[in-house]
This record gives sequence, structure tokens and C-alpha cells, in this order.
Amino acid sequence: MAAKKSERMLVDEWRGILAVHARTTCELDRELHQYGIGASDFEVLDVLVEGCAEDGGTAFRVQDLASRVHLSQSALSRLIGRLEKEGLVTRGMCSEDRRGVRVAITDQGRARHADVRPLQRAVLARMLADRPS
Amino acid sequence: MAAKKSERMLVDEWRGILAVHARTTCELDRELHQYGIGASDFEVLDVLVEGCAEDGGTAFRVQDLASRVHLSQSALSRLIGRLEKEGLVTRGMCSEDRRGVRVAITDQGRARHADVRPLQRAVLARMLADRPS
DNA sequence: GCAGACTACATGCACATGCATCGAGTGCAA
DNA sequence: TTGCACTCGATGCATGTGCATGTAGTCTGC
Repeated sequence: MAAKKSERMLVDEWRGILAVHARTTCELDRELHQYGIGASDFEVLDVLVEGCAEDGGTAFRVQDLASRVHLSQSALSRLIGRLEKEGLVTRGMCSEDRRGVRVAITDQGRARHADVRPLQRAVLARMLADRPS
Repeated sequence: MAAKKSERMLVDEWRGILAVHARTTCELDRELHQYGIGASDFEVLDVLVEGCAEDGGTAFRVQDLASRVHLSQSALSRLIGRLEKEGLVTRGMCSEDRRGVRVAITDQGRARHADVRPLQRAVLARMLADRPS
């Protein structure tokens, strides 16, 4: 019976995660759409900006990004392609491993991120507010 | 500074949710794939089985389902179509509102659900184990 | 009873994602 | 040096999703 109960709790916890995730992602996509980017796009920009502030390193390897945003390598490759086409990031050769690609955020990318950030934080605050910590 | 700190916490919490969600959904999809269904499919079957046990009502309106699994109406419509094609659920007319559709789980659907359930619970237990409650 | 607004579900379409694969580059062993 | 297994990132393809719309049925006010 204890096992029964913990199974119930497990399922409820999972349903809770599913619910918050769905509501927040949906809201995020909707709100950010007016700036021409989606939730995943912002996540990448956010990592890029954070990473630069952190160590001054202006560039990320694609796989470094992949491990931080939860996207397959192919999805990330295309996402970077879209951001590049919009002028928010640049792809550059990686001198120490010529297979690799260095992704760097542009000034325009920083500006877009700065524009969107307050909105994104507000959505997070709103959607995560009434949650059990 | 307190505001700064709480923003950090907010973002970290969100990243955490993103991480658990991505890992769990991915694992779930992979594990359940051998039974020919995905994570969303199971969620629907789960609701159906639960609902029947609950009140004996053998049928759900599509919109009742939509409010429980976090899917758009169109996605749900197609998902039900797939389940129907596999013989796991049936679509029936709704006598009191002929626009509506009643979705009922079949014996085969119950069987599939019973097969998959332990595996799904195990994945949840594994992925949600090392989490702050 | 009828016209028009509304609701329930299905479907056309655009698009993001994951898997498998490819081409290029690296590094190790013979 | 050459050959081979491996890694990195890009791309073809199948699929699942959401938005907008279509079709059928309901309800309200006259």
C-alpha cells in the first residue's frame, strides 16, 4: 500500500511538471513571438550572453550549447542557422579543431536579448509563482 | 539585490524544470517506443483507464481529455485517430450532443496500458528520484 | 420556425524536432 | 606516411505539434 501511495505521488509529481512546463512554454512562445523568437531561441541567447559575461569567452562550441539547452544536435544546428540568418549570432571556424564551429552572439543579438529578457522573466515569475517550492 | 537574487532563483528553477522534463520525456519516448506508443499516447490511455475506474463512465469527450493532457485540440484529435487506427480506443457518437465525440478505451487498449504501465512508472521513478521535492 | 452567433471536432498547412546519415577533419597505430 | 576508427556539425526524411480554417450541430432571440 505504501508502494501504491508512492506511485500515486510519483504520477502526480510528473503531471505537475508536465502542466507547468506546458503552460510556461506555451506562454513564453506566445509572448516572445512578437520579437520573432521562440522559447528555445531565447534559451540559447541567454546561455550565450551568460557565458560571455562569465569568462569573457565570446564563442561557444555547438556541443557546449547542446549540453545546456536540451535539444538534439540537429535541432540546435538548425536553430543556430535561424539565429544566424537573423543576424543574432555568427558561426565561425574553430582554429584548434577545424571540424568545430564557434558560435558567437552579435551586438544585435545582445540587444534583442536585452529587449526580451524582462518579458521572459516576467512570464517565468507569473507561471512559477503559485508553485510548491 | 534581493530582486537580482530572486531572478537568479527563478531562472534556475525554470532550467531545472526544463532539464527534468526533457530527460524524462525523451527516456519515456525511447522506452515506450518498443510498444508502439509515445509518451503523450500513454498519458491519454492513462487518463482513460483512470477515468473509467473512477466513475465507471466508459467514455470521454475530446475536450475533457484536452484539459487533462496538455495538448492542443488538433493534436489530440490526431492522436486519438492514431490510437483508434491501432485499435486501442474507439470513437463514438455522442447522443446528447451530436457534434461531440465519445472516446472509449478498448480491451486491447487496456491490455496495452497494463503492459506499458510498469515500465512507465519505472522511468518516472528513475528520472524523478534525485530531485528536490 | 428561422437567421445568425457560437461550439465541437477534423483537416490543410507551416514548422520545429529527432533519427539516421553524410562529408570533413582528427588522432592513433602499424 | 597511410589506413582506419572516431568525432563534429550539416542535412534528408518522417513525424508530431499548433494555428487557422472548414464542416456539422446547437442555442438564442425574434
